[in-house]
Amino acid sequence: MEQKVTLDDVARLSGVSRSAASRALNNRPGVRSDVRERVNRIADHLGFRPNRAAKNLASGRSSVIGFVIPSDDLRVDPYGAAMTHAVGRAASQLDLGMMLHLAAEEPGDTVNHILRDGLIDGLIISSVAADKQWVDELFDSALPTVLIGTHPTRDDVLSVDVENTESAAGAVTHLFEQGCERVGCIAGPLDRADARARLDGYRLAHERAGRPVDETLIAHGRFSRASGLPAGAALFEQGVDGIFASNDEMAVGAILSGARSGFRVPDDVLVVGFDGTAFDEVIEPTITSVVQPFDEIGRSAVELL
Amino acid sequence: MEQKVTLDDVARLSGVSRSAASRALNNRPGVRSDVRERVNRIADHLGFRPNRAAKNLASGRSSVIGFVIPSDDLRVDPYGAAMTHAVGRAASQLDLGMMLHLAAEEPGDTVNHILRDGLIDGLIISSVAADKQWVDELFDSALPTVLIGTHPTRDDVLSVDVENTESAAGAVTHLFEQGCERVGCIAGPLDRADARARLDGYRLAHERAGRPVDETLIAHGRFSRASGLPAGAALFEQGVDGIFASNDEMAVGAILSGARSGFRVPDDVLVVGFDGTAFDEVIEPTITSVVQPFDEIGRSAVELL
DNA sequence: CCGTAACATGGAAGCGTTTCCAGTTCAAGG
DNA sequence: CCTTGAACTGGAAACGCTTCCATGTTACGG
Repeated sequence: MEQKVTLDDVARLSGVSRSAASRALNNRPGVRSDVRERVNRIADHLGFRPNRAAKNLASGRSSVIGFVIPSDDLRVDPYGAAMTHAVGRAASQLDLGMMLHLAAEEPGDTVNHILRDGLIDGLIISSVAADKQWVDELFDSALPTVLIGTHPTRDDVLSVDVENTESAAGAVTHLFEQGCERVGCIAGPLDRADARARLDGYRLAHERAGRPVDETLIAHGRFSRASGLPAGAALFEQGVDGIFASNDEMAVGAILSGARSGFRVPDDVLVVGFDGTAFDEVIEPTITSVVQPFDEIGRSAVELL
Repeated sequence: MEQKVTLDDVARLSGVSRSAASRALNNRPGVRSDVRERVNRIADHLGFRPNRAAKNLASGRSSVIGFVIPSDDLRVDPYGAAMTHAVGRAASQLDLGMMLHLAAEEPGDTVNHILRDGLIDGLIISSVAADKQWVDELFDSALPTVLIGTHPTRDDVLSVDVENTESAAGAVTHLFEQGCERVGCIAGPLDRADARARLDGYRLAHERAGRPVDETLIAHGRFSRASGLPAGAALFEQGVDGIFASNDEMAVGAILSGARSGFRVPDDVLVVGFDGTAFDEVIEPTITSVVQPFDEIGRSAVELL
């Protein structure tokens, strides 16, 4: 009695045809309201679960979207987790399933293969070094696809993104306003558009404040917490009194590195990050952060499909 | 030419019947080898992608597994991300798809509903406060299900887990060996079996070392980084020279909190965590950590299905 | 050279839905 | 009381694949 309730059963017991039952259960017009109600009652009395596979096959739709994220982005950076979470939530609110695809480094074959097999109605690709070939292949496929982030070269793709440059500039300006004189920057990997944009923001803030950029105060990381340590150490050595990190994890890494030598945050050095993944709740200012509206981004992306 | 290649086309162009073509493509016996080869060649020359929905419907299998993780575990704790990542990877290595289900706080209806709809061959549930009702409902369903973590009450469920107590004890013992006299503990939420087990390990280590447990050195967190801050602050105030945190995030939080007042790690205080999520690469000892073999866990779980 | 078993083959029946289409019902207007 | 059309209804054809089964086919030993 658990598994084998088909639409036929429901229809028979309700004394109507399959077609009518189908219409009734899917809130489609063409059924008298008392019939509709009876069918529904019987259906969930029987514990009827429409078989997805059959539904997909017949209707051509699957109510499942795919979410692609580079393997490392999920493992190394809470940003990836937050984004995955947001998209998943958005999807389930719209009553959609979500298939998770980890994009490996290898060529597109795997990815491509997995993605196209028709189980999926649409695709969301998370911010990546989006010049990978497989990204373009996906965009050129028949699947509706939206990108979270910026595509470095194409502008014919649907995407949702945040204002990286302005936000970063704002963060750095904030440090100036707090009285920082020497503000260091931990940049992300410059093959990523968002990382570049945030570094631009750092420069922009200096320009606006009429201060020269001291290139020795720009350290480089890879958006991972670990990479924030040496970057932070380098900046502390340069004697900064403020640090703008291109993401929260590197900010954390920087502070962790400072903790080795006893730098006090925020007393000795002010640190701001980017993403808002440092803490899941409001914390006394240890790190300030530009927070990304993950939920909103996720929702927009899903709705765009 | 992109979407509409069906098995029929392949069969016709190969000059065989659908049945033969199907057998050929699925490496099933009953096809002469030259025929099999020809069919395969034609198939990928045509760019044939078998329609999953149809396949599912006809075969009753879907080659998709579900992964359930509490919403917050994914968002707040890299452990969740790491586990998701591991399971996803393991699945794709076995040529399986993975659907991600975020378990919300609300009652099982949503979850249950989503899970049962037949699109899934098996289910993996990640370590949770596993006494939730929906967990049991899932285990009692017809779906093969395995738990990552420990079920607090049942022992009739398939599960894969790590040795929490012993590992934690080892970590604390390590601190003793490094010369720590006052080792504090940041415990996780005690409604979770793993958190309890790790706290037990902390106690066990004291017992083995013949030292009394100072209950004032036990702080409580919720496995989140943010919750590690106040916990860490409390311990620093108590004057500890070693901290065992039940997971890496709280360890990070503790150090972050120490950085406010200039505590140096590891010079003033030694910190060990649990999970191995603090850094994605080897770092000079700032945090030591009991690392979980995520990949292995993921693989075992998937293979168990 | 025939009988027979082993294997290769194609036909056809599903799998559980949706959806098109023609037929039926029913109420209101003439 | 009959028309007319709107609203409902059930039959049946897809959807694209797997799989059972009854045929052909082949190759072997007798």
